[in-house]
Amino acid sequence: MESRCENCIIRQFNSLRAMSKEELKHVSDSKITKTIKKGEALFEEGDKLNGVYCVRNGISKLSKLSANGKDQIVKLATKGEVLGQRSVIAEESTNLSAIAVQDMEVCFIPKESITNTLQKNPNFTLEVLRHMAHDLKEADDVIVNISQKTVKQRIAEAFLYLKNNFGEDEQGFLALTLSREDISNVVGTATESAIRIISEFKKKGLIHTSGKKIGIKDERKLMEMVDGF
Amino acid sequence: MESRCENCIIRQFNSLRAMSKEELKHVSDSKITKTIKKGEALFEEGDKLNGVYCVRNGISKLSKLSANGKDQIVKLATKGEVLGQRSVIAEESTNLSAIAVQDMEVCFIPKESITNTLQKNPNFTLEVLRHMAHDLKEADDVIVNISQKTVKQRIAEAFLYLKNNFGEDEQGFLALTLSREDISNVVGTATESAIRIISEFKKKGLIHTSGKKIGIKDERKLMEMVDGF
DNA sequence: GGGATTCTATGACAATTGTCAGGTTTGAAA
DNA sequence: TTTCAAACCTGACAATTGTCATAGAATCCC
Repeated sequence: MESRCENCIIRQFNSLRAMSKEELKHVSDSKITKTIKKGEALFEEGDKLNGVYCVRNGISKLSKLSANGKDQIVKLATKGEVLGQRSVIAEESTNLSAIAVQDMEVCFIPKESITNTLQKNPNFTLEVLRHMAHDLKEADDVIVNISQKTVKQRIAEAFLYLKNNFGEDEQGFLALTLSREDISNVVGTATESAIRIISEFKKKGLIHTSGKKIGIKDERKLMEMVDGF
Repeated sequence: MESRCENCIIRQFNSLRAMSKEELKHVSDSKITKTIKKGEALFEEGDKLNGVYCVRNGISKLSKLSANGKDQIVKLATKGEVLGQRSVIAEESTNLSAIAVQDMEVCFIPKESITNTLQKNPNFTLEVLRHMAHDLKEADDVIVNISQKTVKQRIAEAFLYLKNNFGEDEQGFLALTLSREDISNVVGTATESAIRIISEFKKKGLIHTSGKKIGIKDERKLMEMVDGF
């Protein structure tokens, strides 16, 4: 495992690549590498964050608790993504919880390294800004999807999303296995509804399952379903 | 009407306040003031924007067309807000349409002034970043609300939002009058459903109406309803 | 002022989704 | 291996929401 940020490939995928050598050195000297087990939290809604987390490996769900006690998963973050940025930048406690859905390896970077660089290196700030602009656009898309598509369409879309973003294993199952509850929290529905629709998809031959694992059998039909056919 | 940005009070409410005198002068020299009538578009989904719009007066809805032909209103922007930033920063065509729901007065600022300043003035970039961080948080909240609350709750919440953000007129009606269709597009439901619930609220004495205008009568009950009582 | 058009309203019904109440399976720990 | 809790699944039913049809009210424009 590479322990110096300067040599870390992950960096290429996020805004840290816009840092100067000295800035990176400073980050590298102050960072702490952590291992997070599946089910453990990086941070929880309402926490005051003293830094950001750079994901080296594994996947985290970012979720928010609603008034009725259900979690809504807003985003799934993987290798290369930086978590907690929004909170550090706005100097507010975080509005989301980050919980590992797979074992993770992350680097914690104290906020001083970040805020200092934000004030001095416009390239870095601009890079962060671009990432946030992208996140905002995605959030807009989620809003439209959730409000205008049926649960069935959203679940179909979620499966395609999982395939495109996290890939499949050797046997053709989605590489990221989520519990039925997590799936329902991604699409914003009751767990029973999600399960029912998964069963229906299975009967129709759109997917196949083995335990929690789900594999896509008929991608085209799923895509048609998302578009309303 | 003040025509020099340097003297414009609106600026205090947005990221332009972080610009230097010279930068502001440049913006001021290149900006174009426009009047937009209610119902007209500032820009439409898919447009490539050559600059941003600083709202001096009036209100715009930011919406996105869904596959089934319905608009989803993602945000209502008013005095002081800068529209089109996301698109200019990410150098992509815009993902939202901006349509005036009231007559508007806006300043169009060519993107060169913005991108130049973004590259040179970290304070400005940071300020823009802070605003976008705030927008992102709000978007997260919208996602949770839409997916976890009933239509009734969302409509109650929308009325409270309209009161808190745009105020009331002398007779106690919400200062921003939206059509029933716009209301349904804010909360993400069918127009008929929105109308039905508005009627119900009226019968229960939570609101009163006069034509399209809506006034809040029992704010506490509305708040309770939002929280699920 | 009259006619056309758009917006608002309501009823009837169907489809979707949530809730509750059981079962069964799975998987991890003792 | 057994055991137990958690996760998954299904049925029955109720509540919510969407759709279609229609009619009245408001508004715009000539």
